[in-house]
Amino acid sequence: MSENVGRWLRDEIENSILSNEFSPGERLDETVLATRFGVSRTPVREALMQLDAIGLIEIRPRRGAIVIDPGPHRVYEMFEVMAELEGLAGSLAARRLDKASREAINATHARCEQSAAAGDSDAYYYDNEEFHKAIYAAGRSDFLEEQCLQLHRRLRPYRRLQLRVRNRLSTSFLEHCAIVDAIFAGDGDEARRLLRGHVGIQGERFSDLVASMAAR
Amino acid sequence: MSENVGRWLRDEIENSILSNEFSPGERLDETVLATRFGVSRTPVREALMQLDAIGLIEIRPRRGAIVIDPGPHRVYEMFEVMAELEGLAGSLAARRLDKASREAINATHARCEQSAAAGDSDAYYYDNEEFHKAIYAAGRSDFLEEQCLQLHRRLRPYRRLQLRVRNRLSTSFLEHCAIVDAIFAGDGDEARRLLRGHVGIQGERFSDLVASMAAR
DNA sequence: GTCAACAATCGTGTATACAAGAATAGCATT
DNA sequence: AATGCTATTCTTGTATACACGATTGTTGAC
Repeated sequence: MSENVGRWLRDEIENSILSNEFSPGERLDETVLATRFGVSRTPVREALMQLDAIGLIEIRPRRGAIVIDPGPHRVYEMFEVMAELEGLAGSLAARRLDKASREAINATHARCEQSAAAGDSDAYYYDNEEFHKAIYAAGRSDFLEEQCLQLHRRLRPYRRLQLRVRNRLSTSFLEHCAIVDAIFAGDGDEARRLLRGHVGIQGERFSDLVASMAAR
Repeated sequence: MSENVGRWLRDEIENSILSNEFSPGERLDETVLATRFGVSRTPVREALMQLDAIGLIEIRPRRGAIVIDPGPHRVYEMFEVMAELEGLAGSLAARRLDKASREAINATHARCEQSAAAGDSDAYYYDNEEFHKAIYAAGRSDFLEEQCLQLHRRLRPYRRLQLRVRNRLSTSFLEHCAIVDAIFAGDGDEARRLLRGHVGIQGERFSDLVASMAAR
């Protein structure tokens, strides 16, 4: 448990939303949550205010909080922004790469290779996350890294769904290879271009997303 | 006043921070704020939680809330991300431009021209804001628009300082012209490139920023 | 005179109480 | 039977009370 109940509840409820335990559109009753977690309504309300500020739920005055349903189109838009931010991170990483970042990227990249070779989609899911985080960090921009991490977190469930698509695993890893090459070569523009393509959802990948979202 | 005191307080305190009424590093005492606004501590706390989630203040458990001091380097990073997001908005606008957006951009652009010609830096400050907002809207991506507006809001005070720099007004307007041309010509890549340059803080503009921040 | 330990005070964190608006169900009227 | 009005209930919004940790000031020892 975190140092105060409010933050703990925020993380707890956030995870419940991201793991689809609370479905989009569902109403979050303060009293129910309070008894469920064995606390009073006060910290529950504080957690909800924060989630509202982040954009995970919507608090309609006097009418309670509901989990926001992004819908395929908005998720697409979020991936579009994510692609742009990751592209920037990649281009910065290419320019500013130092030894530690280079090793971190190499290490996570190697782990991705293993998971991809093994066809282990769950393992790849985690390793892929670490790989991308290594690139955020290599960009050496604290603000950008924070923005990337936050958006990455919100997109986590959809990312997971995407990996289930046929061949996506090996395709993804091949793209990683090219990205690593560009960054290590110091080619910021190429790294940016490749990352935009890697993260964004173009063409048939959008219908894959819609299908997987509908399947839940 | 908004529909509930918490939101009203959030906006009120947010404005006070952005207008530098509460200086960076300053401690925000819940009781003081409560008496100052004539309410109890409960809505004050809720407002503070939201501001913490947005990133304007930091709440250290059991040790109160302080206004975050971005510092020149972090402000630079924020402009860097802003430039990237605006670049995306511009490229989308170039591709998706419709009649209404075109007219909105033209109208705000014309107002910028007048303020720039008059050398009225305060008027230009407002018109410039509307111009950029018109581009966000023209991109037709709700999520991107929200992100742009949020970051734009946080950077507002620094943007204002920047306009005070010699010749910045006319330079800025000339850049606007090129941006409008690129968007109207449907050249997304060029619009992106120009907006990145227009918004980002390269070269001597960084030292201008540092100087103006120190001058406060 | 400086530093450390202890006590008092102050401020935050949580719970509970109360007020007020929104949803709902029941009754009456058409 | 359907619709509209009213009363009740339920939930949110705000205030207040209480508990606990942090900060600070004072006193004593070296």
